[in-house]
Amino acid sequence: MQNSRKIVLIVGPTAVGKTFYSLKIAEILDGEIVSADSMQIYKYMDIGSAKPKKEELSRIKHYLVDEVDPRVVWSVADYQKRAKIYIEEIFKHGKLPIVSGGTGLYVNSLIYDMDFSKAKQTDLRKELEEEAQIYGKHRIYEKLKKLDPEAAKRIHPNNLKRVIRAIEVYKTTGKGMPEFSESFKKTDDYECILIGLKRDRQILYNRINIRVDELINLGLVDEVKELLDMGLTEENISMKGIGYKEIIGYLNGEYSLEEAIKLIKRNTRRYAKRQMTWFNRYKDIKWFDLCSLESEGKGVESIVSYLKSELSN
RNA sequence: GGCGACAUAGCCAAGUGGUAAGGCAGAGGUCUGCAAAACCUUUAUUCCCCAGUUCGAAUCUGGGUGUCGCCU
Repeated sequence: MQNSRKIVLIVGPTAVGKTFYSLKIAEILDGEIVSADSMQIYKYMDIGSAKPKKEELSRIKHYLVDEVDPRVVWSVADYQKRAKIYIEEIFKHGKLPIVSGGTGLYVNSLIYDMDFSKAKQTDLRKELEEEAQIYGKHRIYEKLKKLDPEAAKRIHPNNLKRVIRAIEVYKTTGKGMPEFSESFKKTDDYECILIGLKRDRQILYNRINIRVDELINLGLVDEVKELLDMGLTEENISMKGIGYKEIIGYLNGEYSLEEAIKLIKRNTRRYAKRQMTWFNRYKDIKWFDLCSLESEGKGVESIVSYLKSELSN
Protein backbone atom coordinates (compact mmCIF):
# COMPACT_ATOMS: atom_id res chain seq x y z
CA MET A 1 0.00 0.00 0.00
CA GLN A 2 2.94 2.38 -0.37
CA ASN A 3 1.69 4.29 -3.38
CA SER A 4 3.55 7.22 -2.04
CA ARG A 5 1.81 9.96 -3.98
CA LYS A 6 -1.85 9.27 -3.28
CA ILE A 7 -4.01 10.96 -0.72
CA VAL A 8 -7.57 10.28 0.33
CA LEU A 9 -10.06 13.08 0.87
CA ILE A 10 -13.24 12.47 2.82
CA VAL A 11 -15.84 15.19 2.49
CA GLY A 12 -19.49 15.64 3.34
CA PRO A 13 -21.89 17.84 5.24
CA THR A 14 -21.61 18.52 8.91
CA ALA A 15 -22.89 15.80 11.24
CA VAL A 16 -22.81 13.17 8.51
CA GLY A 17 -20.25 11.11 10.40
CA LYS A 18 -16.91 12.15 8.95
CA THR A 19 -15.07 11.90 12.26
CA PHE A 20 -16.16 8.35 12.90
CA TYR A 21 -15.46 7.09 9.41
CA SER A 22 -12.15 8.90 8.98
CA LEU A 23 -10.87 7.39 12.16
CA LYS A 24 -11.88 3.87 11.18
CA ILE A 25 -10.43 4.25 7.72
CA ALA A 26 -7.19 5.69 9.07
CA GLU A 27 -6.84 2.76 11.44
CA ILE A 28 -7.40 0.17 8.78
CA LEU A 29 -5.32 1.81 6.05
CA ASP A 30 -2.54 3.06 8.34
CA GLY A 31 -3.21 6.70 7.72
CA GLU A 32 -2.93 10.03 9.46
CA ILE A 33 -5.61 12.67 9.36
CA VAL A 34 -5.34 16.20 8.06
CA SER A 35 -8.43 18.15 8.97
CA ALA A 36 -10.10 20.44 6.44
CA ASP A 37 -12.33 22.25 8.86
CA SER A 38 -12.19 25.98 9.33
CA MET A 39 -13.39 25.86 12.93
CA GLN A 40 -11.83 22.77 14.45
CA ILE A 41 -8.53 24.33 13.60
CA TYR A 42 -8.87 26.75 16.51
CA LYS A 43 -7.71 26.08 20.01
CA TYR A 44 -10.14 26.44 22.91
CA MET A 45 -13.10 25.95 20.62
CA ASP A 46 -13.76 22.31 21.33
CA ILE A 47 -17.46 21.95 21.95
CA GLY A 48 -18.97 24.29 19.39
CA SER A 49 -16.80 23.07 16.55
CA ALA A 50 -17.59 19.44 17.44
CA LYS A 51 -13.96 18.47 17.53
CA PRO A 52 -13.07 14.82 17.84
CA LYS A 53 -12.66 13.82 21.47
CA LYS A 54 -9.25 13.75 23.15
CA GLU A 55 -9.31 9.99 23.05
CA GLU A 56 -10.06 9.99 19.34
CA LEU A 57 -7.32 12.51 18.63
CA SER A 58 -4.80 10.35 20.42
CA ARG A 59 -5.76 7.20 18.57
CA ILE A 60 -4.68 8.56 15.22
CA LYS A 61 -2.35 11.42 14.56
CA HIS A 62 -4.32 14.54 13.57
CA TYR A 63 -3.07 17.68 11.89
CA LEU A 64 -4.70 21.08 11.78
CA VAL A 65 -7.04 20.37 14.62
CA ASP A 66 -6.64 22.48 17.75
CA GLU A 67 -3.63 24.25 16.33
CA VAL A 68 -4.33 27.93 15.83
CA ASP A 69 -5.09 30.62 18.38
CA PRO A 70 -8.59 31.94 17.74
CA ARG A 71 -7.35 35.47 18.04
CA VAL A 72 -5.18 35.32 14.95
CA VAL A 73 -6.44 36.00 11.46
CA TRP A 74 -6.31 32.77 9.57
CA SER A 75 -7.29 32.06 5.99
CA VAL A 76 -7.27 29.50 3.20
CA ALA A 77 -3.84 30.58 2.11
CA ASP A 78 -2.43 29.70 5.52
CA TYR A 79 -4.38 26.51 5.53
CA GLN A 80 -3.13 25.41 2.14
CA LYS A 81 0.47 26.11 3.00
CA ARG A 82 0.42 24.17 6.23
CA ALA A 83 -1.73 21.32 5.03
CA LYS A 84 0.65 20.65 2.18
CA ILE A 85 3.60 20.57 4.53
CA TYR A 86 1.79 18.04 6.71
CA ILE A 87 0.85 15.90 3.76
CA GLU A 88 4.52 15.68 2.82
CA GLU A 89 5.36 14.77 6.38
CA ILE A 90 2.85 11.96 6.36
CA PHE A 91 4.30 10.65 3.11
CA LYS A 92 7.69 10.66 4.81
CA HIS A 93 6.29 8.63 7.68
CA GLY A 94 5.26 6.11 5.06
CA LYS A 95 1.62 6.60 5.93
CA LEU A 96 -1.48 7.47 4.00
CA PRO A 97 -2.61 11.11 4.22
CA ILE A 98 -6.34 11.31 4.83
CA VAL A 99 -7.88 14.74 4.48
CA SER A 100 -11.21 14.94 6.22
CA GLY A 101 -13.45 17.92 6.54
CA GLY A 102 -16.36 19.97 5.40
CA THR A 103 -14.85 23.31 4.46
CA GLY A 104 -15.18 23.28 0.70
CA LEU A 105 -12.74 26.04 -0.05
CA TYR A 106 -10.06 24.37 2.04
CA VAL A 107 -10.63 21.12 0.19
CA ASN A 108 -10.40 22.95 -3.13
CA SER A 109 -7.10 24.46 -2.10
CA LEU A 110 -5.68 20.96 -1.80
CA ILE A 111 -7.24 19.47 -4.91
CA TYR A 112 -6.60 22.29 -7.34
CA ASP A 113 -3.65 24.47 -8.10
CA MET A 114 -4.75 27.54 -6.28
CA ASP A 115 -2.05 30.12 -6.06
CA PHE A 116 -2.56 32.51 -3.21
CA SER A 117 0.96 33.85 -3.20
CA LYS A 118 0.53 36.75 -5.59
CA ALA A 119 -2.57 38.60 -4.52
CA LYS A 120 -1.94 39.44 -0.93
CA GLN A 121 -4.29 40.64 1.69
CA THR A 122 -3.94 44.40 2.13
CA ASP A 123 -5.13 47.33 4.17
CA LEU A 124 -7.24 48.31 1.20
CA ARG A 125 -9.92 46.07 2.62
CA LYS A 126 -10.58 48.18 5.62
CA GLU A 127 -10.64 51.37 3.60
CA LEU A 128 -13.09 49.98 1.10
CA GLU A 129 -15.29 48.56 3.81
CA GLU A 130 -15.48 51.92 5.48
CA GLU A 131 -16.19 53.58 2.18
CA ALA A 132 -19.02 51.15 1.57
CA GLN A 133 -20.41 51.92 4.99
CA ILE A 134 -20.63 55.57 4.14
CA TYR A 135 -21.43 55.65 0.44
CA GLY A 136 -23.00 52.24 -0.12
CA LYS A 137 -21.93 49.00 -1.72
CA HIS A 138 -22.69 50.16 -5.18
CA ARG A 139 -19.92 52.69 -5.18
CA ILE A 140 -17.35 49.97 -4.56
CA TYR A 141 -18.85 47.85 -7.29
CA GLU A 142 -18.51 50.73 -9.73
CA LYS A 143 -14.83 50.86 -8.93
CA LEU A 144 -14.43 47.21 -9.75
CA LYS A 145 -16.32 47.66 -12.99
CA LYS A 146 -13.73 50.17 -14.13
CA LEU A 147 -10.73 48.14 -13.02
CA ASP A 148 -11.76 44.63 -13.93
CA PRO A 149 -15.01 44.50 -15.90
CA GLU A 150 -14.68 40.76 -16.42
CA ALA A 151 -14.60 40.03 -12.72
CA ALA A 152 -17.42 42.49 -12.14
CA LYS A 153 -19.61 40.44 -14.43
CA ARG A 154 -19.14 37.36 -12.30
CA ILE A 155 -19.61 38.99 -8.92
CA HIS A 156 -22.93 40.21 -7.61
CA PRO A 157 -22.84 43.91 -6.61
CA ASN A 158 -24.21 43.08 -3.17
CA ASN A 159 -21.44 40.67 -2.39
CA LEU A 160 -19.16 43.26 -0.89
CA LYS A 161 -16.52 40.83 0.34
CA ARG A 162 -15.96 39.46 -3.13
CA VAL A 163 -16.07 42.85 -4.78
CA ILE A 164 -13.41 44.11 -2.40
CA ARG A 165 -11.25 41.07 -2.88
CA ALA A 166 -11.43 41.44 -6.65
CA ILE A 167 -10.28 45.03 -6.35
CA GLU A 168 -7.51 43.94 -4.03
CA VAL A 169 -6.38 41.31 -6.50
CA TYR A 170 -6.29 43.84 -9.29
CA LYS A 171 -4.36 46.38 -7.25
CA THR A 172 -1.73 43.95 -6.02
CA THR A 173 -1.20 41.98 -9.20
CA GLY A 174 -2.07 44.58 -11.80
CA LYS A 175 -4.18 41.95 -13.50
CA GLY A 176 -7.77 40.90 -13.30
CA MET A 177 -9.04 37.91 -11.41
CA PRO A 178 -8.42 34.88 -13.56
CA GLU A 179 -11.36 32.98 -14.99
CA PHE A 180 -12.08 29.91 -12.90
CA SER A 181 -12.22 27.49 -15.75
CA GLU A 182 -8.68 28.36 -16.79
CA SER A 183 -7.11 28.05 -13.41
CA PHE A 184 -8.97 25.12 -11.96
CA LYS A 185 -6.30 22.62 -12.74
CA LYS A 186 -5.65 19.67 -10.54
CA THR A 187 -2.54 19.87 -8.47
CA ASP A 188 0.51 17.85 -9.48
CA ASP A 189 1.69 17.48 -5.91
CA TYR A 190 -0.16 14.21 -5.39
CA GLU A 191 -3.07 12.19 -6.66
CA CYS A 192 -6.44 12.68 -5.02
CA ILE A 193 -8.94 9.98 -4.20
CA LEU A 194 -12.13 11.80 -3.33
CA ILE A 195 -14.94 10.21 -1.44
CA GLY A 196 -18.12 11.85 -0.19
CA LEU A 197 -20.36 10.78 2.65
CA LYS A 198 -24.04 11.56 2.52
CA ARG A 199 -27.29 10.76 4.22
CA ASP A 200 -30.95 11.27 3.61
CA ARG A 201 -31.76 14.93 4.21
CA GLN A 202 -34.31 14.33 6.95
CA ILE A 203 -32.04 11.94 8.78
CA LEU A 204 -29.14 14.34 8.52
CA TYR A 205 -31.30 17.14 9.91
CA ASN A 206 -32.28 14.91 12.82
CA ARG A 207 -28.65 14.18 13.52
CA ILE A 208 -27.94 17.89 13.48
CA ASN A 209 -30.71 18.62 15.98
CA ILE A 210 -29.50 15.90 18.29
CA ARG A 211 -25.94 17.08 18.05
CA VAL A 212 -26.78 20.67 18.84
CA ASP A 213 -28.61 19.56 21.97
CA GLU A 214 -25.56 17.54 22.93
CA LEU A 215 -23.24 20.50 22.45
CA ILE A 216 -25.39 22.54 24.79
CA ASN A 217 -25.33 19.75 27.39
CA LEU A 218 -21.59 19.51 27.09
CA GLY A 219 -21.32 23.14 28.12
CA LEU A 220 -21.20 25.24 24.99
CA VAL A 221 -22.43 28.29 26.86
CA ASP A 222 -19.54 28.05 29.35
CA GLU A 223 -17.09 27.56 26.52
CA VAL A 224 -18.27 30.75 24.87
CA LYS A 225 -18.03 32.61 28.19
CA GLU A 226 -14.45 31.46 28.59
CA LEU A 227 -13.59 32.63 25.09
CA LEU A 228 -15.11 36.02 25.81
CA ASP A 229 -13.07 36.15 29.01
CA MET A 230 -9.97 35.51 26.94
CA GLY A 231 -10.68 38.73 25.12
CA LEU A 232 -12.35 37.37 22.04
CA THR A 233 -15.33 39.24 20.68
CA GLU A 234 -17.94 38.70 18.05
CA GLU A 235 -15.63 40.57 15.70
CA ASN A 236 -13.16 37.69 15.61
CA ILE A 237 -13.54 35.43 12.62
CA SER A 238 -13.37 32.43 14.87
CA MET A 239 -16.35 33.68 16.84
CA LYS A 240 -18.47 33.94 13.74
CA GLY A 241 -18.75 30.18 13.62
CA ILE A 242 -22.13 28.58 14.07
CA GLY A 243 -22.81 27.91 17.72
CA TYR A 244 -20.59 30.75 18.87
CA LYS A 245 -22.26 33.77 17.36
CA GLU A 246 -25.71 32.60 18.48
CA ILE A 247 -24.61 32.01 22.07
CA ILE A 248 -23.01 35.44 22.13
CA GLY A 249 -26.38 36.88 21.14
CA TYR A 250 -27.98 35.04 24.02
CA LEU A 251 -25.34 36.21 26.47
CA ASN A 252 -25.88 39.76 25.27
CA GLY A 253 -29.53 39.40 26.18
CA GLU A 254 -30.78 39.62 22.62
CA TYR A 255 -32.86 36.44 22.96
CA SER A 256 -33.45 33.41 25.14
CA LEU A 257 -31.31 30.29 25.26
CA GLU A 258 -34.13 28.36 23.57
CA GLU A 259 -34.08 30.86 20.74
CA ALA A 260 -30.31 30.56 20.47
CA ILE A 261 -30.58 26.78 20.22
CA LYS A 262 -33.20 27.11 17.51
CA LEU A 263 -30.96 29.45 15.58
CA ILE A 264 -27.96 27.16 15.90
CA LYS A 265 -30.01 24.28 14.55
CA ARG A 266 -31.34 26.30 11.65
CA ASN A 267 -27.96 27.76 10.74
CA THR A 268 -26.36 24.35 10.91
CA ARG A 269 -29.04 22.96 8.59
CA ARG A 270 -28.43 25.75 6.12
CA TYR A 271 -24.72 25.19 6.34
CA ALA A 272 -25.15 21.50 5.62
CA LYS A 273 -27.20 22.40 2.56
CA ARG A 274 -24.51 24.71 1.26
CA GLN A 275 -21.90 22.05 1.81
CA MET A 276 -23.89 19.60 -0.24
CA THR A 277 -24.22 22.12 -3.04
CA TRP A 278 -20.50 22.63 -2.98
CA PHE A 279 -19.48 18.98 -2.92
CA ASN A 280 -22.04 18.01 -5.54
CA ARG A 281 -19.94 19.89 -8.04
CA TYR A 282 -17.05 17.48 -7.78
CA LYS A 283 -17.26 15.19 -10.76
CA ASP A 284 -14.73 12.57 -9.80
CA ILE A 285 -16.07 11.94 -6.34
CA LYS A 286 -17.28 8.57 -5.13
CA TRP A 287 -20.37 8.94 -2.96
CA PHE A 288 -21.33 6.65 -0.11
CA ASP A 289 -24.88 6.94 1.14
CA LEU A 290 -24.49 5.98 4.77
CA CYS A 291 -28.24 5.56 5.20
CA SER A 292 -28.45 2.81 2.64
CA LEU A 293 -25.72 0.74 4.30
CA GLU A 294 -27.22 -1.43 7.01
CA SER A 295 -24.56 -0.82 9.63
CA GLU A 296 -21.51 1.25 10.39
CA GLY A 297 -19.42 -1.86 9.97
CA LYS A 298 -20.78 -2.38 6.47
CA GLY A 299 -20.16 1.26 5.67
CA VAL A 300 -16.54 1.10 6.73
CA GLU A 301 -16.12 -2.13 4.84
CA SER A 302 -17.42 -0.82 1.54
CA ILE A 303 -15.45 2.42 1.77
CA VAL A 304 -12.24 0.61 2.66
CA SER A 305 -12.60 -1.87 -0.16
CA TYR A 306 -13.18 0.96 -2.62
CA LEU A 307 -10.13 2.81 -1.34
CA LYS A 308 -7.93 -0.29 -1.45
CA SER A 309 -8.69 -0.83 -5.09
CA GLU A 310 -8.10 2.84 -5.90
CA LEU A 311 -4.83 2.87 -3.98
CA SER A 312 -3.44 -0.15 -5.73
CA ASN A 313 -4.24 1.14 -9.20
C1' G B 1 -77.33 29.57 25.63
C1' G B 2 -76.32 35.20 24.46
C1' C B 3 -72.97 38.93 22.43
C1' G B 4 -68.57 40.16 19.78
C1' A B 5 -64.04 39.43 16.95
C1' C B 6 -61.42 36.66 13.55
C1' A B 7 -60.65 32.92 9.38
C1' U B 8 -55.25 34.67 3.44
C1' A B 9 -48.87 29.51 1.88
C1' G B 10 -45.88 24.95 6.74
C1' C B 11 -45.89 29.47 10.35
C1' C B 12 -46.49 34.98 11.16
C1' A B 13 -48.92 38.50 8.26
C1' A B 14 -50.45 43.09 4.66
C1' G B 15 -54.38 43.93 1.58
C1' U B 16 -61.46 46.75 2.91
C1' G B 17 -64.23 46.40 -5.04
C1' G B 18 -59.59 46.32 -10.15
C1' U B 19 -56.64 40.93 -10.79
C1' A B 20 -52.73 38.17 -3.81
C1' A B 21 -47.02 42.91 -0.19
C1' G B 22 -43.47 41.35 3.27
C1' G B 23 -41.00 38.24 7.04
C1' C B 24 -39.76 33.34 8.88
C1' A B 25 -39.23 28.10 7.86
C1' G B 26 -38.29 25.11 3.40
C1' A B 27 -35.99 24.41 -1.65
C1' G B 28 -32.26 25.59 -5.53
C1' G B 29 -27.65 28.03 -6.57
C1' U B 30 -22.81 31.13 -6.60
C1' C B 31 -17.88 30.61 -4.70
C1' U B 32 -9.62 31.62 -6.13
C1' G B 33 -6.82 34.96 1.10
C1' C B 34 -12.56 36.40 6.62
C1' A B 35 -15.70 30.31 3.62
C1' A B 36 -19.37 27.51 9.99
C1' A B 37 -18.20 33.60 5.91
C1' A B 38 -20.52 36.50 2.13
C1' C B 39 -24.05 36.64 -1.72
C1' C B 40 -28.13 35.32 -5.36
C1' U B 41 -32.81 32.90 -6.95
C1' U B 42 -37.41 30.69 -5.50
C1' U B 43 -42.52 29.54 -2.65
C1' A B 44 -50.84 30.72 -2.94
C1' U B 45 -54.17 30.51 -10.76
C1' U B 46 -56.19 31.81 -5.24
C1' C B 47 -57.81 34.07 0.17
C1' C B 48 -62.63 28.34 5.39
C1' C B 49 -67.32 26.46 2.56
C1' C B 50 -71.99 27.52 -0.21
C1' A B 51 -75.13 31.01 -2.52
C1' G B 52 -75.90 36.12 -4.05
C1' U B 53 -74.72 41.51 -5.69
C1' U B 54 -71.26 43.38 -9.56
C1' C B 55 -68.25 44.18 -15.96
C1' G B 56 -65.06 42.68 -11.88
C1' A B 57 -65.11 39.95 -4.92
C1' A B 58 -59.86 37.96 -0.46
C1' U B 59 -62.53 42.57 -0.08
C1' C B 60 -69.86 43.86 -0.19
C1' U B 61 -74.62 40.77 1.36
C1' G B 62 -77.02 36.21 3.32
C1' G B 63 -76.35 31.30 5.22
C1' G B 64 -73.09 27.44 7.08
C1' U B 65 -68.53 25.72 9.54
C1' G B 66 -64.37 26.55 12.72
C1' U B 67 -61.29 29.31 16.30
C1' C B 68 -60.80 32.87 20.08
C1' G B 69 -62.67 36.41 23.70
C1' C B 70 -66.47 38.28 26.90
C1' C B 71 -71.22 37.49 29.39
C1' U B 72 -74.77 34.07 31.67
